[in-house]
Amino acid sequence: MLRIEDTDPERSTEENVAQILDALEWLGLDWDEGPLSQVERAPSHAAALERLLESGAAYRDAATADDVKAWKAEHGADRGYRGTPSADGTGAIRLRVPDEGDTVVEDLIRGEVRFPNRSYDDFVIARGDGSVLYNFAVAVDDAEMGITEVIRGDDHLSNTPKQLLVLRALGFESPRYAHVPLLHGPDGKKLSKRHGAASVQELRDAGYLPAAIRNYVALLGWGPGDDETLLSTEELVRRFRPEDVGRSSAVFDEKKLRWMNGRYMRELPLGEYTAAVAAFTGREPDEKLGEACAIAQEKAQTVAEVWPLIRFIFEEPVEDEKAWRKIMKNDAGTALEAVKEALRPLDQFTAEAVEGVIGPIPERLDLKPGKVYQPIRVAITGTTVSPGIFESVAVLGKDETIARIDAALAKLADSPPIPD
RNA sequence: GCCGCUAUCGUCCAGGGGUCUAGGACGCCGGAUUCUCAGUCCGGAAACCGGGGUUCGAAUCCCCGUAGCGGUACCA
Repeated sequence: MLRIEDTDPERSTEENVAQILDALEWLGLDWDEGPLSQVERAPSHAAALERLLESGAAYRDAATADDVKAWKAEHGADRGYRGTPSADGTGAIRLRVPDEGDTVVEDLIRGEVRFPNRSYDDFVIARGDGSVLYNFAVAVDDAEMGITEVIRGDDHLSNTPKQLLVLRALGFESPRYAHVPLLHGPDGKKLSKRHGAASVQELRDAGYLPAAIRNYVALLGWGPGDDETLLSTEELVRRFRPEDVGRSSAVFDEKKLRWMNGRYMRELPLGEYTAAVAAFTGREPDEKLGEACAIAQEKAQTVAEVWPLIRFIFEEPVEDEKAWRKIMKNDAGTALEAVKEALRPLDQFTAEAVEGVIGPIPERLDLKPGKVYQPIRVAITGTTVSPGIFESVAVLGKDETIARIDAALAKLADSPPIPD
């Protein structure tokens, strides 16, 4: 059963839930749909509160934050606040915390963690108006929903004794806990919590594949024991054990995710690859897109990087004066003429055929290969970067390639090449 | 301040008393692949937070310190 705990207080519960479920679905993570815990779910909370008040396990206390501070100044900083029931029955509701002993959390990852009761305040479980607070609400909900395992961020470890105390006071059994280390950004700042789902959205927008994200994230705070890095989701599921999770927080390293994503991209069957690119760009996954993807697959690290590499097949060459000036000089015109003439008689316009006729040109003209290939690249794409030149020409097609070379030649005639 | 957690290359993960002259991955640097970029292949630099113990022996166990993080709300 999924319970969404860390939500963005700026948004409504519905928005939070929708965003998180959406992220989970995209990531391909299963969850059992069940009731979601909400602090607003008052009825059973009120009943539990009543029980606690009646048994004396909790009491109303009118003390303000300043009063608590003053109390501590008097009794010592390591001493938890102990209040006195207000005479008029007003004020926040506090749970009585024992003075002796420890509340121990049996954590699957951290082992036995002891918290001295005397240093915990009689903490507030409900406001003066009766609305309940988080540590009370989760504890009651866990019990009522029959939660048996709680896996959550490390930042809740020191909240756990409070929840345990509530559970105990109510006579409920406690779930088993596993507190996993938090994730930090490269800047060292916390990256999880309210940015958790937003981050998934960002990774999705950046063109990462769900499978790569699953693999990468699994390796944060956990290792398979041997030195395997690329693990299929099946393998992850088989080998992952919560008790093997490390205890220290990890820094999210996008460089490594990029590398890993590239590996997954290259291993994707062309059909799936094309579908991913289609979904990302909002195009139809037709045959042309498939051909384009085929020549870009070895080069892109993310889905987002594919389109810039193949857009020249679908759109006019981009305007890039810098690239033009860098490449279109000296013998570029001569080379382009030769290429055009070599291409013209071709019937079978495949990458192999194109290579067959263009390949010998550098030697014939006594030019370095780059002096021939780069002008072609700039002529058909407008840029100096593209998939392999023979493949690019082949997929663009004979007529379009020649038309673009002609256009380049015309522009060259207007503004003659600058010699080095 | 108090309570708690954590501490191995820049980053992630191994190693949990001798096999550690500390292993793998990303990144970085160098070389190769003489069409760009990317990819791929080969090579290299790079770490046990500090101090005390325990022990024949400590990266590994204990203590102290330091640092980082979390909690300390009538937030979640």
